[in-house]
Amino acid sequence: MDPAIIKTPSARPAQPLAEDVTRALTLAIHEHRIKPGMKLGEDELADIYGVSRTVVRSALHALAHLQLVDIQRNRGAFVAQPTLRDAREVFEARELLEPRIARMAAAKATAEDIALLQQHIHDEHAALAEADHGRALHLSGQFHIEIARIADQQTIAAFVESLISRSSLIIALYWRRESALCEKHAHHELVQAIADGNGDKAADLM
Amino acid sequence: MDPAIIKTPSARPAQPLAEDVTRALTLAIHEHRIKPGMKLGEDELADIYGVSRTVVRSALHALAHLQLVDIQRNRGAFVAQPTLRDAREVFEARELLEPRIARMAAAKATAEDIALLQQHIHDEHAALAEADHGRALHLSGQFHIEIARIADQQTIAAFVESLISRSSLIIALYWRRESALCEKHAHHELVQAIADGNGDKAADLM
DNA sequence: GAGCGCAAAACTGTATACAACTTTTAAAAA
DNA sequence: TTTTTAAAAGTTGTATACAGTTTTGCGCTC
Repeated sequence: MDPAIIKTPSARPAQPLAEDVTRALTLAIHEHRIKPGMKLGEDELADIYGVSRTVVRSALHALAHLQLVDIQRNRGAFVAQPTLRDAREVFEARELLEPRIARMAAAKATAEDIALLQQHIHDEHAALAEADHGRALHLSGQFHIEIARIADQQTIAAFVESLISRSSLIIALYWRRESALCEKHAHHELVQAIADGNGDKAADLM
Repeated sequence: MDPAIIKTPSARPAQPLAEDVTRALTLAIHEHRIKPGMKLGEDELADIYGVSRTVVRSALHALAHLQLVDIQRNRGAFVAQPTLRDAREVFEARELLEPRIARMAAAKATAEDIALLQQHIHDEHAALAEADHGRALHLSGQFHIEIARIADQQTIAAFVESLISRSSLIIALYWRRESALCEKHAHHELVQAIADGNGDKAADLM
C-alpha cells in the first residue's frame, strides 16, 4: 500500500500518539482513500506511521468499535463492508435520530454555531470545486456531526457520529452517482431553519 | 480489592482470552460488585485474572468505548460515574429508541423468543427471591437487550445495549429505593403484548 | 502542627520478544 | 495434470521489558 494514501500530514513533528493513528485511519476511511474490504496489516501500518504494532492494534480496535473495521481473530483487520441490510438499518436509525437532533439544535444554536456550520458548507463547496470528492464527503458528514454537537446531546451525538461514519462506507460500497452528498441547498436551508430557531422545519428537512 | 468480587467463575479452565476478561468485568459492573469511581489498576486486574497487562488494557479500552469505564491518560481506568446530565440523556435516548424496538419485536417475535423472554423474567424473579439485587438488575437489563435482538435491528440494538449498560451505572449512583427495576408485571405485560403482536401496546408499555 | 519540596515508589504508555495460528508454497502421490 | 500434504514463511495474540508520568512518603521549613 502506498503510505502517502493514508498518512495524514501531522502537525506535530514527533510523538505520534495512539489516538493520532486512530484519527488518521478514520480520516482515510472517511475520505475513501482506503476502500472497504482492504486488509489493514499491523506491521504495514506500524511501518507507515513509525510506531509499534501496539499502538496500531489499539487504533484498529477503536475503529472496530465504531464498526469501521472488521477484526477477525487470528486473521487481521479489514475495512468493514456493510451489507445492504446494514445500510438500511443505518439510514433507518439516522431517520429516527437526526430529526430529533435537528430540532434540539434549532432550539440551542448560538450565532457562533451558525457561523461554524456555514464555514463547513463553504469548505465542502471548496472541496467539491477541486473535485476532491473524498474530502467533500467527509466534510458533509462532519456537518451532521456538528449539528449533533450543537444540540448538546452527547449521548445521541455519539450514536449519530457512529452512523455517519458507517454511512461513509455504505456510500463507498453502494453509491453509483457522483452526487452522493446531500444537495448543497438542503444544507443551506437547514442552517437557515436552525438559525431561525424553527425546530419543526429543521426536523422536517433532516 | 478482593479477587472473588470480580472474578466470574470461568467455564473453561485455561486460556482466559481477552474477551473473557471484558465479559467478566462488564458483568461485575452490571451487578454492582464494583462501584462507580473505583480504580481499576492494570497490574491488579492482571494478577486477578492471571493474564498479562496487555489483555487487561484491551478489556479496559473496550469498556471505555461502552462508557462503562473512564480512562484518564497516565492516570488509569476508573469505573465511570455518569453525571446527572448523562443520566437524563441516557433515559431520554431510551425513551426514543425502545418503543420503536418494542414495536418491531412485536411484529417479529417467534414462539421461542417469547419463551426466552419468559425465562428471563423467571430468572429475574428467582434472583430477587434470593435477594441477589445485582444479578436481578443485570437480568432486567438483559431482558431489554433481548427484545432489541428479537426486533432484529442490530444497529439500534447495539445502541440500546450501550444505554442499558450505562443505566446500570446510573442506578448504582442515583437510585435510593431498592426497587430500581422495572415492575415485574410491567415486563409480563410487555411480553404479552409482544406475543399478541400488539405493536402499539408494546411500544406504549416501553 | 501545617505546608512545601524533593526523591522514591508505583503506575501507565510504548516497544520489543516470543508463541500460536493461518496462509502460502512446493513437493510428492494419485 | 490434479490433488494432497507438509514445511516454511508470514501474521496475529500474548507476555515481558523499558521509558515517561503521576502519586506517595518523608524530611524540612515556617
